Amino acid sequence: MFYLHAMSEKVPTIKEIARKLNISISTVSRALHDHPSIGLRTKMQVQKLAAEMNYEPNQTAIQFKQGKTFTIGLILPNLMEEYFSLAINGVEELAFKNNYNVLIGQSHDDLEREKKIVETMRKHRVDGLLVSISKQTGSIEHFEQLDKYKIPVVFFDRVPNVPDIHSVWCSLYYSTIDAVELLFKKGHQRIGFIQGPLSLNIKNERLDGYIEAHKRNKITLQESLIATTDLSKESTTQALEKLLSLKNKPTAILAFNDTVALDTIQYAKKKKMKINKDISVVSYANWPITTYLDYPPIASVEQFPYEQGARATELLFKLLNTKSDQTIPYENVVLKSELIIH
Amino acid sequence: MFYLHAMSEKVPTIKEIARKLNISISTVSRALHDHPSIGLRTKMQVQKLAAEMNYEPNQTAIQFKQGKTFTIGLILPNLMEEYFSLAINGVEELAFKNNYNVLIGQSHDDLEREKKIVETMRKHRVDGLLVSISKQTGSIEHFEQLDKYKIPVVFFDRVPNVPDIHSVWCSLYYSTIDAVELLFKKGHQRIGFIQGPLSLNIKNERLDGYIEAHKRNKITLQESLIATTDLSKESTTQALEKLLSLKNKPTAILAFNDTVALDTIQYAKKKKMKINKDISVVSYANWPITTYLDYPPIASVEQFPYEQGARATELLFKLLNTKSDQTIPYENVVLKSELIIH
DNA sequence: CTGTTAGCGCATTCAA
DNA sequence: TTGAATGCGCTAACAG
Repeated sequence: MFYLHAMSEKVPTIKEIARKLNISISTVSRALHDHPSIGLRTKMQVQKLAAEMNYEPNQTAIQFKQGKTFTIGLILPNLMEEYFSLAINGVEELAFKNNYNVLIGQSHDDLEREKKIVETMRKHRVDGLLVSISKQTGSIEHFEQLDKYKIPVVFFDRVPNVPDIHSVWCSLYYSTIDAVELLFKKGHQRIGFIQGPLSLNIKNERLDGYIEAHKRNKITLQESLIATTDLSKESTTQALEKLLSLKNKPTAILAFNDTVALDTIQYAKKKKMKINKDISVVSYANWPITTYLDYPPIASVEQFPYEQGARATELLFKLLNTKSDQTIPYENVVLKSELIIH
Repeated sequence: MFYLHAMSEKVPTIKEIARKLNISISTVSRALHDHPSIGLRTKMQVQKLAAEMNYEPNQTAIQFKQGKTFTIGLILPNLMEEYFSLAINGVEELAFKNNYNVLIGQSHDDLEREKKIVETMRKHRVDGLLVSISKQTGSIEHFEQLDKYKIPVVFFDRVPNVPDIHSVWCSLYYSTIDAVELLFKKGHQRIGFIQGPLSLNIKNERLDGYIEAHKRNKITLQESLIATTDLSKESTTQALEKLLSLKNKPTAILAFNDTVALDTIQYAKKKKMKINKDISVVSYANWPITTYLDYPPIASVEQFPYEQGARATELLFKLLNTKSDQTIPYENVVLKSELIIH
């Protein structure tokens, strides 16, 4: 049961402490901060009383005074994908340890919304920003603008393909090669590739790896084996229909992510195809849930979202702790993905 | 490419505007706020210059001055469950519209962590708090404490079972009755119930509904048909083993949630049981993903997490907009769940 | 309609 | 080692 606002005493300030002790507020302030030039006696006295009064510094005052909010903004496409939830965990964990708060915003893959979130966060004077950009994000002007306000930005996971930014991402190139080669080794010659929406600014490492694997294995790559989905079920179905109507049907599919993989598998089953016999699927992990399926993808590329979030936060803190007169070289951390065979 | 901090001019303040226009800062302040007693001419002048200078009020100053942060804290068990992500969307949407920010914290179902998050948020002077409590949360002292700081709290979804709180939750009672009766109608006589961890403070409406359905249909309830899981796969498996080793095995299972349902189905399949023949499963929705399964639960109880989040936020704003001298009656919004038959 | 002033809580510079 | 004084940017009470 709550106290009904009855005994709502005023929140204590250093001023009160000073008055009660008949000393100056600056002395109190110093005592509370273990300032070197302070008498041990006074210090103890102050700290004791402060504790008794349940004194707590007013963060908003400190924020105002210091021009820092001890808050970082985290902008993500969405929270629905377990993938991003894991990334948040990485961010939150580190922020928590450093006594920072995390302000969260979802762009829902909408550029206008992303811009608005950036504005809101800037106005809220976040100390720094972590961003995984929306699919629609072509230019990054709305982020560059933050430089004027000395708000550092670290991009992670979905990183814009432009120079001179700080970023943390997970390279999919080599794992994609591994994935495609795994399929080759299993005897597949025609591997369909369902790629995701083509954003202007995100590297298409899946495609690059797909191409390279063909090159390395001296297998002619047929453009007709590449289809595109906007990630909706309908679009994925269409892409798949296109691939399966080819004279030389693919016997395996490299799917953009687990969502696409599941839609693929579902569709294939509806068409009475035998999974892992008529068609095999390899994918990029965003759903740990695939273990519950009867026919999960035979392998997937793990992208370590938690790790990415943590590393990005680390980098951001590094930037935050850099004196503003120092020049900071742009740092781009590249993690390596791993092919997990199920 | 970023501007390399070169042209970092100072962020403009009303003071600058006042100086440039040779008027007082209060006039500027009023002009910017469309204060009634202000000359149209001056107002236009000020607003024009402010726009030119890209003036933006310093939020931290306003927060400090007003004693408000325009931020609400959102404490959840975790973000991993799609269920909670949906709830967040409901919160974020409304907060966004009201120009509020959302500070997020995950308790990971750990009481100590929940307490620490409450502290952090209090120190950060959030204006209000939305909470879905952890499984370990027995007493709510750490929330009651916030009353001293005039920080209103609205509990939602996982609501503590105590009087005199504001809350929004979704009643599972009637849908549970519906679910069990659906199974009865399909000819099942023995329905196992795998309940979740028994928290001291959360109502066990599933159990109540389960019992009531039996009563209404004059079917003797056997206690042996009730098992408990801590939600881990091992624990669910144990619970299921217990139920399936009964002389009178259940032919259907009411599972605590989709996770439990999936583990149940997986285990049953491993034991060569035919899903929907030897055993049927009904569950509480937390994973929209079940549509990808070959044998999803035959029905599930929808709890409208988005709606809950939105309503809780609405209620919180109502509290925030209440003058502190008014007494606020405790409000408990109860939504109704719905049985979705697949 | 506009200007002057005070003050929110704190850190910090300057004096003592 | 301590105190007095200043100011961060803004709002609002008060005075003209």
